[in-house]
Formats: sequence, structure tokens, C-alpha cells
Amino acid sequence: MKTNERLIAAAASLLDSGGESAVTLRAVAHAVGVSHNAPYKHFENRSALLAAVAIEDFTMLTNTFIEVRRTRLKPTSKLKKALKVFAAYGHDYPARYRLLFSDPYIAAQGGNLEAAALRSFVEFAAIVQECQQSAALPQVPNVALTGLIYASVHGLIDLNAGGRMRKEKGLASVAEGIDLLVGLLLRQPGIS
Amino acid sequence: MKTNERLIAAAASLLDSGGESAVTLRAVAHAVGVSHNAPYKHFENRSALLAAVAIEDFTMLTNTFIEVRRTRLKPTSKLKKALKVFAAYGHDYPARYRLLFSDPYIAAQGGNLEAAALRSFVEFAAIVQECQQSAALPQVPNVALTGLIYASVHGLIDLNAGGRMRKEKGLASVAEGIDLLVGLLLRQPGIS
DNA sequence: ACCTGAACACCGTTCAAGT
DNA sequence: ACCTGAACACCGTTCAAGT
Repeated sequence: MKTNERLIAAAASLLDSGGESAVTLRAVAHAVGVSHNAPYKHFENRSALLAAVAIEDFTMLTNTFIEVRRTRLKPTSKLKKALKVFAAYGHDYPARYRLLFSDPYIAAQGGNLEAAALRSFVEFAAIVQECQQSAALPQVPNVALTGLIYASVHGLIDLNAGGRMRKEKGLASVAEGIDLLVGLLLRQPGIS
Repeated sequence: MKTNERLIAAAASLLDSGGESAVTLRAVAHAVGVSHNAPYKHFENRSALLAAVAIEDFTMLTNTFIEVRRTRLKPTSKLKKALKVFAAYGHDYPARYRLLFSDPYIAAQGGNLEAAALRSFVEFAAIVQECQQSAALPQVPNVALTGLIYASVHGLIDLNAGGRMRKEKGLASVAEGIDLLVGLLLRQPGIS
């Protein structure tokens, strides 16, 4: 394993154990066993290292969506499955989730990160399209409906990760919110 | 204006002009004209100062929702109006929005901040309930539906503020996303 | 009561120098 | 090519001391 990859792995590990603020370049370097500024020989700065972590996870999510779409499940089951995987990732790795989907400084990097994020979106959109083609979801533009579902589920996961989802707010869990959303969308009329 | 309030105002101003990372206690103190650690005489730490900013804005949002509900608009118009105000706040003050709705370290403070956040949710829920009572929105539990709408709109605003809403993703704007969401929910059957 | 100044233990980042 | 050590300009936070 090259130093390059070890730095990314160490950053991801620190992210999981202590949140974004725990990912200092000094701590990452120490975990890998190099000097505190060796990371600068591999990444332009701290943001670039975090972006590298994000790219790996976006690629992982993309592959998961591709696998789900390849199954023999019916379209709506694929959608529910994909959303379940997505929510599980947000629940199990809240700090990574926030890095990928809710960090403006990382998103501003563009380039490879933006491309990786777009690929995962495109794969998810393909699942939504299957649902629309089987008339299970409303006949509105695919990209608009995908965007709305994507944003809604992101909102549920983000509120939960941010500790703002309380029973008083009607959202006992992300899973319940997703079920309600999908249930309401599937009940839609408008079958062409 | 007491030092207390001037510190909050200066923090909010720095938040607007330079984002969260620009709100250092030293910069806040300097803007107010006190020594770099005078803020500690008014707030326990940096998080507590940011929480004070958040509480003020939650209260402002709550009052806006109350005003909207007092108008003579029909329920669905009140809902659209409330969401429009909410989205405008997120668009015009992205850093503040993130502080209120997407910052786990601030949310963890609990206490007055959590109470202020809950009050704004309760007022928004009342507007949703009016829509349900007039059978314009589905007859599911009010708090669950409110939570879902709240989370969905949060997701749209957050993705936009995070620079992740691109035309390729179907979400040209928060307003379009809200229109699609509300449109789909209003088309729901299930009138009791 | 409210504020100040020095100090501590951190940061990210840069730079000259080593192998 | 890759790494190290010292250094710089920041931070949040604490503490003793001033008015």
C-alpha cells in the first residue's frame, strides 16, 4: 500500500472515529508514521485529502447502485433497496456522509470529485427511470423527480446525522421518512 | 446595545461575509472592539456564541411562520408562502442556514437552541395541519407529513447551499424543487 | 461585574535542507 | 522522488491580574 493510499485510509478512519475536526493533517501523518507535513507531497492541502476520501466513497456508492439495478427485483423494490443502502451509509458513517453530501468547502473542489458525485447520481436516476417506465412513479421529467427524491432523502439523513430528528418532529427514523415519501409517490395517479 | 448583543451581531455579520470559518472569537472580539478573550465573559465558548446567533434566527423564522398563518390566504397558499420564505432565508444567508439546520456541533448544545428550533417546527406544522384539515394534503399523521416536507425542503436548500445542485441533477433551483414536491403532494388522493 | 495580557497547546501551510 | 525539521501566522481556551 502506497503512502498515498495509506493517507486516504487514515483520514477515513479518523473521520469515522472522531468526526471532521479530528482529521488534522498532523494526526493523519502520525497515523501513517510520516512527518507532519509529508501529506503535502501527496495532496495539495487538507481539502484535497478529504476530497480523495469522498471520491472513493462516491465510487463505492455508484457501484452499489449498479449492483442493485442488475438484480431481478422489480423497479420499485430496486428503488427501496437503493434508498435503504444510501440511508445505511449515512447512518453508519455520518461524518463521511456529511463530507460527501453536505460540505461546501469540499464540493467547491470540482474536478474528479464532482465527476464521481455525478456518476452516482446518474446510476440512481436510472433506477428511478425504471420505476417511471413501469408507471410506478409519476410521469414527470426523470431528472427532476430523481433530484427531488435525492434531495428529500438527503434532507432526512442530514437532519438525522445533525441530531435534529426527534420524535417531536415526526421523524423517528430515516427509514420511516423514506417509507412515507416512497409511499406517497407510489400512490400518485398520472399513469400515462 | 450591550456587549453581549454586539458580540452576537458581529458573529452574524462575519458569518454572512466569510462563512463559519471566518467567525473566530478573535475576529468577533476585534469587530466589537474588545480584547480577544472578552467573549468568554459573555459566552462559555465559541459554540455557545454561534448557538446564540442560531437562536435569534430560529425566533425570527418562527415569527414569520406565525405571521403567514395569520393571513387570510388559503391553506395551500400559506404553505407555499412559508416554504418560499424558508428557501429565501437559506438562499440569502447560506452560512446562517447551515448553522441552524446542518451543524451537528451546534445542534448538540440542546437547551434554549433546541427549544427555539422546536418552536419554529411547531408553527410550520400548524400550517401543514390547516392544509390537511382542508383535505388539500394527504390524511397521514400531521407530525409525520410535516417532518417529511421539512426534511425534503431542507435537503433542497442544503444541496443548493453546498453547491451540489446542478442542472445535470434535475434541480435547477430550490424553488423548482419545492414546486414539484408540493405539486405531487397536492395531487394526492386519499381525501377522507 | 467586566475586561486585559500573557501563555499554552494546538492548527494549516511554507521553505530550506536532507537521502 | 520523497521526506524531515524549523518556522510562521494563526486558532480556542485558560489564568492571573487589573478597574
